[in-house]
Amino acid sequence: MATGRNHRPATSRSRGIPEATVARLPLYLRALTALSERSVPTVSSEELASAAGVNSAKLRKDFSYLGSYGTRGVGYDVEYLVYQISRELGLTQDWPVVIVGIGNLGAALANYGGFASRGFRVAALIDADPSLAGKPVAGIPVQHTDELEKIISDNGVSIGVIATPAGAAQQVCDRLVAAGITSILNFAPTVLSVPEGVDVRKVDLSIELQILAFHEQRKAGEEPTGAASEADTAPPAAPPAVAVAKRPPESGSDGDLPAVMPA
Amino acid sequence: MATGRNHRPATSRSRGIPEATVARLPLYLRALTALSERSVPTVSSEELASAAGVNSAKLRKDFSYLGSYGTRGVGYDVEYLVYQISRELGLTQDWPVVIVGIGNLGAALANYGGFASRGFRVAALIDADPSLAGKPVAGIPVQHTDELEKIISDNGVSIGVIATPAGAAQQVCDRLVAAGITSILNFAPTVLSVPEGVDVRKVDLSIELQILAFHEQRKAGEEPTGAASEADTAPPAAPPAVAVAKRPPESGSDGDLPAVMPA
DNA sequence: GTCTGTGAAGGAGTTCACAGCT
DNA sequence: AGCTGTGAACTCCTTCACAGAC
Repeated sequence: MATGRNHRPATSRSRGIPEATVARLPLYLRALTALSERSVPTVSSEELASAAGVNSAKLRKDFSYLGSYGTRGVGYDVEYLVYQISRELGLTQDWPVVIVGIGNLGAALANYGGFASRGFRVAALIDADPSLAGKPVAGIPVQHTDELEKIISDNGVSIGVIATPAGAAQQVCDRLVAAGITSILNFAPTVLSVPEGVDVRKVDLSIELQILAFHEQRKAGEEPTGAASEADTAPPAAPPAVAVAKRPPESGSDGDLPAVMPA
Repeated sequence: MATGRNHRPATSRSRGIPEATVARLPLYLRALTALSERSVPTVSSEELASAAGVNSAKLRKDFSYLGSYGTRGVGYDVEYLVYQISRELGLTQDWPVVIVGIGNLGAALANYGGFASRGFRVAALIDADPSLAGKPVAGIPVQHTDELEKIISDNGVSIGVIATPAGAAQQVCDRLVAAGITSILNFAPTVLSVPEGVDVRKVDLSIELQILAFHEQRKAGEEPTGAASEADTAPPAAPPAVAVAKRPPESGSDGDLPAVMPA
């Protein structure tokens, strides 16, 4: 999963919904929406689970945290569940969102159909490049960073998306938070530090690939050759302390940006 | 985290590295690379942990799975750790990657600097739109979907990135798998079904926002007003079975695409 | 004295398996 | 008979706290 976690330690006594369950609700919602469009009236936990890519026990347990909206011997009413999950996720209200950093990625996000169809509305696009100002992207004119605070308070925005290069992210984050934003979706490959009470979720494209590479590597070393590479079994058990790096230290600047700032 | 999990049930007896640890290795690697560029020779678990956004106990435990490369009383040698983690993740080798679907998102991915700086190399960009064929994106000419199988086998590609609209994703996935791809990073909002042995990781933009909205909603209903909205406390405890949806069923097609296919 | 490495305790999430309702 | 709802077992992950190496 492409996700950085960052949330209250779940210590609060609240008899709330487990994080893992919350993270799956959007999956269920998507599957249910598809069923709804096909006018399917009810689903069993088995059917819905397979459409959402989970197993049915998990799904039933998840729904039990929401209050158990099914009927034994029958299944779940599709429309009713769509409503309940939407409400639980807060999607029955309108969430204005600002996107900061309108490079390729920012533009992709602005064009993303999945936002509008849920409760999200792109309230503004913001970029530091003055030459972008006024240009429409996905039908919305880009505004300059100078306007950031005004845009946020005028529109009552509480969710911000950061799609800037890594170097600008913390600074943008600070301004968003100061302006009143309390939830941030961060696409820049940086760890953002935020005050208590602000939620950050992270999507990091290269991390996901690295995780895939890890598993891919394992596959390669499994069946085919008996000749395991030196890396496969146990690491050089001796803790070498002052050891030297065996590899050219990957010099050259990292250039670790998500998409591009307009050149 | 924006991540769909999908991996072998971890039942295999292997004394392997826990998934949760693998998912953090890229974070450590990023922080270490930054230290390396500043020529910092060693770090303590505390310092590195805070740079990576985790706590130090977790970090030490994680490293203990790799074989404990630190020195008590001192810390970790930065260069050496960079090497060990890179090796563990399989980044000391070259991973050719194809990106299918060159809309805004595909273009953003092609331009993404974080790939090249790790072991990844964009071997080809593929799109179904003939009018895109030959046009360079991020310096790489887009090729037509017809070439997909040939590209993959010619370049020995084992990792594919799907950035097409949802409707095309499963079909593209099937072709990728048939052509020999064994790891897929999926940006399309669909559950892909793949045969045993193929890894899929999912990044879903709208899911992340929905999770934020959930928490945002909670915040709103916490301190400020004592007047809790009807949604806040317990759900309508009665399991209404045949209940009617209380909300207009969000009609209108979902339009659930990630970025755009070239119009 | 400092900081790592790691057993042991604790907590979160998943799966099992069956009781209970329709 | 069929399918949900859920305690209980189990597995995975995190945190604690301190022994051990420098």
